[in-house]
Amino acid sequence: MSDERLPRYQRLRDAIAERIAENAWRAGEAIPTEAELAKTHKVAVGTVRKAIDVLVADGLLERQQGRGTFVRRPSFQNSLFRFFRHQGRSGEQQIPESRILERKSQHPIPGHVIEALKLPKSAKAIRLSRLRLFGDAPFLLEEIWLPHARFARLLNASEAEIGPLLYPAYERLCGEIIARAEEVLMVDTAGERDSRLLGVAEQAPIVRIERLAFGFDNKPVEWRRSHGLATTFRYQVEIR
Amino acid sequence: MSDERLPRYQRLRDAIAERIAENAWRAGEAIPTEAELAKTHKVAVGTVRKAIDVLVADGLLERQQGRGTFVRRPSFQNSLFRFFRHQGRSGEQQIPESRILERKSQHPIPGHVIEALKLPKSAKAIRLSRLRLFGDAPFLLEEIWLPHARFARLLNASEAEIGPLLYPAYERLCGEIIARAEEVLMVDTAGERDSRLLGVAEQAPIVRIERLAFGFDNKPVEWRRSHGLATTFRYQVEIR
DNA sequence: AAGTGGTCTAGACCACCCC
DNA sequence: GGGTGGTCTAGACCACTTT
Repeated sequence: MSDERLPRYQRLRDAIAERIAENAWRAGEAIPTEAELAKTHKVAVGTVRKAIDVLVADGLLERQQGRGTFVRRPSFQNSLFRFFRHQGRSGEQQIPESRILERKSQHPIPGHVIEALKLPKSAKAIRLSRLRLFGDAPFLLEEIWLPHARFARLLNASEAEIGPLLYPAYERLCGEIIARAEEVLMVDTAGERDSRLLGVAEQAPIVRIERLAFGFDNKPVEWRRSHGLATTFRYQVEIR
Repeated sequence: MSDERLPRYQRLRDAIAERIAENAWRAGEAIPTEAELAKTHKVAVGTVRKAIDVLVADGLLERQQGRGTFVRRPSFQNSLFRFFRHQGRSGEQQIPESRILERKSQHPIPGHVIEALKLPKSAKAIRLSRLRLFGDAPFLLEEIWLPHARFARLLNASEAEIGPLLYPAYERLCGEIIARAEEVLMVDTAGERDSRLLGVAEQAPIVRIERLAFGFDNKPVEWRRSHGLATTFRYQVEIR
């Protein structure tokens, strides 16, 4: 598959990345040891280390001395989930309740979704609409789009099967793992629907978050637009 | 100087970084060859390469096959500009104008700044206040705190010397390089000062961004609070 | 004690740059 | 052709985790 003229460690890096992309080595699990990889690929251990170095830098793998090298499970608890002030000032995070308002296959699909997910124009897509609450207090209204082909089983699952977090449900029900995401944040004003469901005045400031999530194969998998209560909004990132 | 128990490549990395910091090897110039460094430091070439690998990843050095390894000339575009996350409408990032409103040494320092920068209570700090504009349109008001000891030269430099971007100025004038940052975003309402300088109504929604920036030694170096115009605000992140 | 990744060595040959 | 960094090898020993 890989170009014969490339350095061995790059070909090995591609080979490992491919195994991860096709889910042969699953997130959270250890990949073969460096010695094994060296043997099966007929290279020196130093070359294996160099290949793994690159994948660690890219965030696909994680080393643990004495234990092994693991496929990194992107922790969205940490990064995507620290939005709101409700949860304690430091580490502890409670998962908010989730109420699915709509869930159906839809066609045609809005142009910006087709574009973001790189779908053919004729494709079908699933549209989810979801409200998230702490106790009785709604704080986030989400509109989620998924390619029908890969997520069909989501339409038949019960709301209990899906649970309060979607990404684990994608993995459990559809075998799709989210590896990374890009988000854009902006401030907007509440429309009629926002006002009604989030319980704020129309024209009140809200936060709009648009997210495009990717799989390990680097293809877009989910597009999401969330409207959040501005008053309790808090977003935390690390920049490198 | 360096801890005897640390791995050799780390001690070597520190030694090289020190030569650069004290300007013994100047920006744009080549450092000694890998073979020479191996000889003078009595280590194998592989160990030298590993030390240099780290410094290249950190952005202090740059390799050029067949020519040598060079001290990186501080580059506006790549290194520090990535922290600027507020995009113009178009999506491309142009450098906004910068107008420094205040610049002085201050004591005492607010508690949250002392805490964030981990300063002793008796320490002095520099406080900068800055307005950023596109053309004549202000969009961001910043309050910046720096440890006096390491940034004293910033007080005497002319505004032209500092230029439109602070992080390159830190590097140029004070030898301090910013490696990463943590940011927290929230929505707030404009106070009197925000209203006057940003040209919005009082109580209008604004975005508040608090940033703590770290050096390569992983110690906090700068604390910054920015107030941004909510209407044109856009914040883009990649999450892994 | 056995197995894993982390450090380090000493050498080989290759690809590229410059004289 | 001589010097530079880039790739690769084969082995040694260390630090850490698990059994």
